[in-house]
Amino acid sequence: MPRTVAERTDALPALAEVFREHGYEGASLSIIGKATGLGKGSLYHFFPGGKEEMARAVLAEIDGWFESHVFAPLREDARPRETVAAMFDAVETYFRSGDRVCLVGALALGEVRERFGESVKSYFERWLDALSVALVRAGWSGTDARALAEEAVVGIQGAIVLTRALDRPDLFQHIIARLRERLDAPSNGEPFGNAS
Amino acid sequence: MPRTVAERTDALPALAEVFREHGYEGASLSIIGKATGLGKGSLYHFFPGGKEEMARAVLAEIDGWFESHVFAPLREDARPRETVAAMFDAVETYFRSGDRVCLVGALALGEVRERFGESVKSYFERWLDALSVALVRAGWSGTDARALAEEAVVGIQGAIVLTRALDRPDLFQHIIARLRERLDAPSNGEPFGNAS
DNA sequence: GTCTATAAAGCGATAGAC
DNA sequence: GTCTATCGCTTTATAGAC
Repeated sequence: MPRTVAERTDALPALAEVFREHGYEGASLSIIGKATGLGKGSLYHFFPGGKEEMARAVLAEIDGWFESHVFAPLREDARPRETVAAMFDAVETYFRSGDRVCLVGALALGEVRERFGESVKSYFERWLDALSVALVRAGWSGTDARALAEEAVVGIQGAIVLTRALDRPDLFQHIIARLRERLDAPSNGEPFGNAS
Repeated sequence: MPRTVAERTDALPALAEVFREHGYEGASLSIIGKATGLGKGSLYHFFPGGKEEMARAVLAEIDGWFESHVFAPLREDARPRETVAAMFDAVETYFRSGDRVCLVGALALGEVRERFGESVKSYFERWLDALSVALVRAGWSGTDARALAEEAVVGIQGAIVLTRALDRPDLFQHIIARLRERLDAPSNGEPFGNAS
């Protein structure tokens, strides 16, 4: 851990954890200062826009990570089954089996929708679109691919809520495992009833 | 709307909406005062424990509503398919097609887990247990009933997150409709792969 | 039971020394 | 780039009049 933070990028991981743990309103500058090891002077040097700019920087970092590690491969890679499997791997690792909150999802539920609404919306839209593309490439119909993509992202977000509520990481892994099976291959039969 | 609030119960609906919209930390006493029409004097008269007591009262009210309108019927009513259908009806109405946040779920994600953790845990445990009981009574195996109950509650919570993120109430209704089908009857075939 | 006034603390943000 | 001191404001909570 560097005593001196050379770039604001270096502060983003700790910053992200603070926002995840305390939410936007609950993340006070004193908590942020302790978590990052930075005084207010340094914080405002790196983030002249204050807390809101810090949150936007964190959101952008999270978005960039998912874009390059998850969304882009789903959209562009020619091996859809591998990238879907890699998506679930990434989700299990990233959210630490539901122990770590999805900040984007938390902001969607939370207090400050209109402030970060556009970023939140774009994140989930691109996730759904990219996953749909991969599923179509894997052989699902467009309609089924959409429905399954929604089911997967909904399942992941819901699993985080329930896992934290019940404090049961095994539940998270169980739900992810079930989603893996269901998205695996269209040849296993029609997914369910009328996917209108 | 009564000018004078006779009991603290009368203030709970407005109070609940404030906590849902702003979260626990974001719900300031001035916002609460405006929403309830009560001054600080009255608020502390009804809730000597301050904001935390207000939130606990709201949680207890929500819990009581679900317990009597949803959980108890699922557990005790002899017509499981009807009570499961009624649960989905209640969910669609109560959460206003995903426009209204589940406060219990939001607290689970949010800032103050250790403060309300026990209430949150109990709420979701009783929901899962009650739904499992009804599904077993409807003919599902114990294992499948558990898995489907988890899937339903996870789906509902995830649907709220995604619906608010994308601002698409139709998505909420679509997901609920799919869950309805899947929980409807075991005679429609095995639910999916290995529900271990 | 409701009000106003007020206390004490914490908040986000700024300024200026170094 | 980091620090301390400080500003102005809002916060939760209390006190006391009515």
